[in-house]
Parts: sequence; C-alpha cells; structure tokens
Amino acid sequence: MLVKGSFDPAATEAIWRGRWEELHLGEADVDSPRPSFSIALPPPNITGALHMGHALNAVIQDSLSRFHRMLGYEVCWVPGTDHAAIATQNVIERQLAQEGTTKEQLGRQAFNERVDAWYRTYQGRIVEQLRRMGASCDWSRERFTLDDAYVRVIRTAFKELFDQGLIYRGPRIVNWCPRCHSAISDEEVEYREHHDTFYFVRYRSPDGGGGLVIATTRPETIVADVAVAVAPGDPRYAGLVGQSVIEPLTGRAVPVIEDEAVDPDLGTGALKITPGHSPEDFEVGLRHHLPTLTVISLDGIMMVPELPALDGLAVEDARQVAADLLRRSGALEREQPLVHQVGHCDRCGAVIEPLITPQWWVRVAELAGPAIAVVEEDQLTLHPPHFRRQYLEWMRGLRDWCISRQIWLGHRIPVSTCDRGHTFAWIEEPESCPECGSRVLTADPDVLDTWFSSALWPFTTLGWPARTPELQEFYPTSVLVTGFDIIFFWVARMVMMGLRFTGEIPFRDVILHAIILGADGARQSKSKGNVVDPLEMVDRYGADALRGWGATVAMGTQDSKFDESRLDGFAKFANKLWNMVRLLHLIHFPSGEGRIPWGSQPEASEVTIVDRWILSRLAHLVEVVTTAMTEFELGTAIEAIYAFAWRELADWYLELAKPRLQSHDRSALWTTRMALVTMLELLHPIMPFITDALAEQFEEMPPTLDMAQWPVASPAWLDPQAEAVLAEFQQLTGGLRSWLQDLGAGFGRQAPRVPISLTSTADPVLAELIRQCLPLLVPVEWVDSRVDEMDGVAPLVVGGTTVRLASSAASASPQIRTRMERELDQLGQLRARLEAHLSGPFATNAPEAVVQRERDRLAEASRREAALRSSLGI
RNA sequence: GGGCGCAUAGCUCAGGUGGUUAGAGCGCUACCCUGACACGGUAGAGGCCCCAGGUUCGACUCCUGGUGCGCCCACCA
Repeated sequence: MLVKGSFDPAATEAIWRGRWEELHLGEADVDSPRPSFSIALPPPNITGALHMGHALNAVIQDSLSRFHRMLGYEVCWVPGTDHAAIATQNVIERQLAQEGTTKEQLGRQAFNERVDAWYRTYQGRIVEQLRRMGASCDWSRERFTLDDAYVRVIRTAFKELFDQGLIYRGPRIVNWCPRCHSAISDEEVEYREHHDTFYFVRYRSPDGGGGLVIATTRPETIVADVAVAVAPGDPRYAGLVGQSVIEPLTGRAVPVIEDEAVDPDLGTGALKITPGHSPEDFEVGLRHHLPTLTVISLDGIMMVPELPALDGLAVEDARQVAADLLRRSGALEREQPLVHQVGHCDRCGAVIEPLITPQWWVRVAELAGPAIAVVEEDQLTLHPPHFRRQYLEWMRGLRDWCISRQIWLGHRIPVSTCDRGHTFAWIEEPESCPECGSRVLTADPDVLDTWFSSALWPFTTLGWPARTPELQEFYPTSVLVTGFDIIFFWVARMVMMGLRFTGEIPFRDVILHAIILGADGARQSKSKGNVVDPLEMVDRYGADALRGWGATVAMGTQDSKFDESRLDGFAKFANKLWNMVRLLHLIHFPSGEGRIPWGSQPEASEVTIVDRWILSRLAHLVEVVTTAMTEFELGTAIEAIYAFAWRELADWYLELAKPRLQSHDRSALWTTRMALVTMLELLHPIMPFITDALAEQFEEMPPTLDMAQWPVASPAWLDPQAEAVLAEFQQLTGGLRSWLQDLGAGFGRQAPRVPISLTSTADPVLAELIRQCLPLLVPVEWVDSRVDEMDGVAPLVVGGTTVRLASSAASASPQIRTRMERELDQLGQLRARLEAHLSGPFATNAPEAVVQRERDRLAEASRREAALRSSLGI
C-alpha cells in the first residue's frame, strides 16, 4: 500500500468514497441514542455547477459533521438543491437568446422541458461535485425544492399564512422589472450610481401667475403628477398651499399640498407627486387620498394617448422628449447634473420601474417580532458577531414582503377565485369553490418568490408538516453555514418561518463565511470567466488539499480572493503525511503489506526526553484543535496540525527517533504511533481521505476515523521540562547548522564530519541529548579536547551551553569570523537596549515575570557576548 | 446619508487578554537527489504591521481622528 513514495489522491479518494458509502456513513439513524447534530445544506441554486464558494461552504459543513461524529453525535446533514426560479429562468432565457429564440416562441411546454433537462444535468453535476469533495451528506434524504413533496409543503405553509391573514393580495407600488416582466422584492433591487440630469420645471398658477418650480429627474412622469408637495410651513410656498398649479405637459391643474416627507433643502423644496411611479410619492398619495395615474406599461412603454409625442416611447427616450417639450415651452428653467442611486434588477440588470400592480404580500410585522427576540436573547447566535446588528436592524425596518412573481418558472401561488368572487388557498388543486360550490374557478397566474420556498428548508427537509421522527430528533438544526450575502434573502426569513411554523428556531448557530472572489478580485461569474471549478482543483491537487484551503479561509470576515497556491501547499502537506506514516510502515514491513501494531507500552525507564517532548507537544495540539473545532475555527485547527505534523513531528521527532525506530526501540515505536495516529484523528474532519487511508495502515483502527473517538490527551503528557530542554537543543542545532553552512561544510552522506567539542552545559539531561542526538542532525563528530588546548576556536553559546567547533579551519574561516563579529555587534545593541530598558521605569512598573524575562535575556546576551569576545581575542 | 468590514513579507492571508526576536502557504537566493518524502532537506533574503495624535513603563495590538479599498442599508425627488 505504501510502497510508493508519493501520495496519489485520485486513487485514494475513489477507494474511500466507496468505503464511506458501503458504511452508510452519512445516513442518520433517527433511533440512535446518541445526541444529535444536524445541518441543512444550503441548497445550491441549480443555475449551474458549483464554484469555489460552494466548495468552501461544503467543506465547513463536512468538517463539522465529521468532527461531531467523532465526538459521538448522530449526525444528520441533509443535502439538496434549489430550483431558483427567476435565476434559472434568466439563465435559460439568455441561452435561448443566443439561439435566436425566446421562451414565448418556444411555448410553455417546450420551455418546461428545457428547464427539466437543465435541472437533470446540473443536479447530477452538483451532487457529483459534492461527493468528489468528500461531503458526507445523508444522500438518502436528498431534496429538491421543486419535487412533489416539497410542492405540497409549500402550499401547506402558504395556506396556513393565508388563512391566518398573514398573506394578502393587493395593488401596491412594487419594484417592477420590465425585462423579467415581474415584480421583485426589495431585497432583489440592487442600487447603482447613475449620472443623470436634474430638471427644474416651472408649474404656473392657473391665473398665469408664477406658481412654483419643482426639481425632478423624471420629467416623463409629469403627465402622471397628481399634486405638488412642499414641506409644512415652508414660507416660500405659504401662499400656494391649497391652491392649484398647472402641470406643464398636458396642462392639468394639480393641488399644492404639505407633507412631512418633503425636504425643503432639496431641489427647490417643491416635489412633484406621482404616486403611480414613485414609491415615496405613493406613500404621500395614500396620506392625502390622492388619485393615481399610470402612464408606463409593464413593458416600460409610455401610455399617454393625450400626448402623442410621448405615447409609445420607451421610458428613457420619453425622458429626452419630455425635457425637449418643456424646454421649448419655456417651462424648463434649469438643468444640472445629478449623481444618485437608481434601482436595478439584481438578476438581469434592467432598471427597476416602480409600478402599481396587484401582488401577493406577506405581512412581516408579526413574523419579525419573534425573529428579533431570539437573536436579542442569544438563543440564536451569528458568527462573526458583527452580523448580529446587521440582522437586527434589517429585521426592525422590515416592510411587507412581495412574494408573487409574474414569471413562468416556480411554484404556483395556490390560490383560486370562483366566479362569485370567493378567493381561497388550497393544497390540492380544487374543482369547486369551498364556499359556494361554484365550479368556475380561476387559478392565480403568479408563481412564488424562490425565497419563500427556501425559507421553509430546514424543517421541510425533515418532514414537516408531519411530526416525523426526523423532525423530533434533528430539529432545530445545530448550525447553519452560509455565505454572508444571503443573510437577508434567506437566513432572516428562515428564522421567521421556522418560528412561525415550528415554534422553534431553525438553528442555534449561524456561520456566515466569506464570499470567494476570483483570482482577479471580482465576484466569480461566468461572463467574467473567473469561475473556478472545484472538480478541476480536486483533479489537480486532491480533495484534501481543496479542503485544507477551505479550512484556512473558512472564518474570514472579508471577501477572499481565491489563491490556488494554498492548495498547492496542502497537496504537499498530504504527501508529507503519507511519507511520515510510510517511514514507520517501512520499519515494520520493509518490503510488503501489513498493519502497524501498537506494541506494548514502554516502561518509564525506556522513555527518552525526546519522546516526552513530542507527547507534550501532542497534548497541546489536542487541546488547541479541540477548542478551535468547537468554536468553528477550522483555520486555527488546521494550521496548528500542520505546524505540529511538519515542523515538530517530522522535522525533529522523526529525525531524532530514526535510529531507535530502526532498532525497534519500544518507546520510540509506541510514541511515534501515538503521535501519528492522534494527529491523523485530529486532522480527519478537515482532510478525511488521506487520514483514513493512512489510519488504515495501523492495527485496531475503526473502518473509518469518523467512527473513531475524538482524541483526548493525557494530562500526564504535559512536560514543561522536556519542552525547555528541546527548545535549547533546537536553538543550538540551528546555530550550528548556520555556522557549518558558512564553513561550506558538506551535508552529504560522504561529507567529512566537522569535529566539535562540548565544553559546558548547565543541564545534564540536555548534555546527554546533545551528545546523543546532535550528530543525527548535523554532520559533526565529538572530540574531547580541552578548551585551553584549542586556541581561538569558535564557540556557540545557547543558554548555559557552549559548543566549540574544534577545528582551526573553523576558527580561521573568514565567514565564521564575520558571522561572529556580526553577532557580537547585534548582541551589543541588544544588551544596550535591555540595560536601558531595565534601568528605566519599566523595572518598577511592569509585572515581575516580564521584568525577569528581560533580565534573563540580558544575562544570556552578556554570556554570549563574553564567549564571542574571548574567542575573537578582543 | 447611515452602518459594517478590511489595510501585516513580492502575492494570498493568519495572528495577538498590550511585553520589545510578528507568522504561514506560494514565490525568491545558496547549498544538498543524505536509506520516508526533491510534492524533499538545510541555511537565508524579504515587514516604519496604512498615516497622525492619545493612553501606557511599553502600542503592530487599546482609544480618537484621518487616508485608501470593499460591502451592506436608505423613499433625498
């Protein structure tokens, strides 16, 4: 198995995906006595394949799932996909446009077939991508927001809200997208900066008097004005309030009114009121019981038969024409450039046209209250915490949610009206009116906002509205992991709906992770060509490497540029792990297969200081990783494991233990195995493939580490003495290596060893370690010369230890001399700084421990300085 | 207009209840194909931790004010 000296991710991953499936690893058992841990996967939109943002999302959830399995939880991670009505429709419409056709030409049925084909393709792709990344979802519970059961659930939820009066239909001003030909919600409006013209237009009095001047960016809507409003008490217009002025395009008289919404400092302080085409004006109109006029069609075309010059024009064109008309009539007094924000459809980019149309609304005031309370009371926690405030402010300022869409794709609004005017919601499509029995029914033509169905996801996937065992066992879910861009679209609404329908929060913790940008720093999008396919990354670096990357960026608070080099680093790490286990494996089985045995536990007398050191480091690691994983800090966890595995276990412990391992030293074998296996267990949630493949090389392991118990370190392993000794040893080794490098000493196998002598140490344990182990790491050999016989030899001083290069060549080496002089210089500066520091107020004000540390450093510096001086003969 | 986040090595990013020697990956330089690994080893170069004040014995870290970048919210026509 480990014959090859390099890790082959593709082969390993295929094997382990198969094993996990055979073990039904992801399948949750509702009857399990274990405590439950559950996650509802944010169902990816089936608008296309997954990108690196989805990969990150899946990695976090899978790591948490596996971690909790190891902690002994029954884990239920429900996967699925979202039909994403308006988004998918747009994608397919764009595709049709490229083919030179439209959905209308195609017809409903052919269009639907097209959509189904699309869904089939991408559903498969998405599931494949998740599997390849190692996602241990419960595939037996996979859901799609358009499947039959889900449809029924949505109707149930809708009917309930409808019957309770929380859903109503009414003509109100909405964000209308003329391109999508549909209303959209406030959240789907994206504001962009526009550089437009501010037109100052005079409305005269009926008697020909001066009247007043209003300022507007939309002169084409003057024909729909029903009033002019000024701020209450504005002295400039005092005489006009209650009078009329003449709208200058068609000459209608409109009243001058007062309203608090008018800011006297803006424009001229007089505001034309156009309730049919402006949300603010609509409100003013309601307050003053003004009529509404509509002059723009659902296609964004002017409808003003009384003014043929404008009639039939697109809004943009009509604006120029209207300005022209006003200019010629002299009513346009002034024009100035204006920078302001204009709403666009976030799906297609078209400019939003506020229009009055009948739509379906959710009364959110009643739903928002509990959703605010659970966050205020910390029943539900957002991570990172600054999102809490964002959530609360949005929730508090919430206006009714427009949930009807006039598009083809999506869940139908389950409402019909009979010919006698009875309107009712249903779950199964009815044949007759439940009130009067009439069989002449008209079904509502609209479909639902995708987010209405998404809002029900966490409990619907567990079987709601039935009181299923799944719901009992796994709801509320434990944690929700999603990108912070959909906190309002989705998270907030799930909280409202969850509380409404189940009486419980839908999840306890919400992890809002970064959005992954393309390497160019822009949002990933197909049109920009900066989308990275996770599968491509898996093919190139392996799934574990991709997951390692995911762990490091998991809790970033910013958008994160995708950095492929991080995957490269983790691919190399995986290879390193492979070889670390291979080292031990080759000792037991030099030429074949076999499982590494535990061997017997060593006697205390067999345990060396190096063994004690690595176990102490291991104990720290268990502590750090456990805490980090519990707090969702995957980045902290993997960095700690990486540093331990490579920088401590491989670089130092294994190098030092090699000869003992080769002679089958009981303590070395046992310690190596303990360190390796524990490290693999800690790493398994994040990098499951390689860790399972390597754990399999050991005896007495479970079929997968998911079934292993999360490691607990023995407190007895903590060993400050061993850590202190090794720290000095490491420093000494590093120093010696530098010197030898300067000397040009060869490190090759046949290179001659440089003679050194140990002239003093404070600590006998350290002395023994140095004698035994230094030559394992550095090409040196011990000679026993007395110091006074070694004229001018170069000393290396670390702590209480001095090692001398016992060679005249060494001391004569100009590089060594230069290095010594440089070091002496640095030490002088350091000493001066420390002395100054310690003689100042620092010594009296700082805590004793800190001061003592500085004193120790000063002593160390002085000692080294003296040794160098004597050696340099100065 | 309000709010939030970020500014640290060439690039992408960690980090710190304030302690004087700030880290990782990738990249770069030199040497080494050393019996687990060249997807490797060793040594190294590279940082006024955005700027200016303040608090403090001590600030990259805390406070205030700037600057720059990004995001969210908002009915200023």
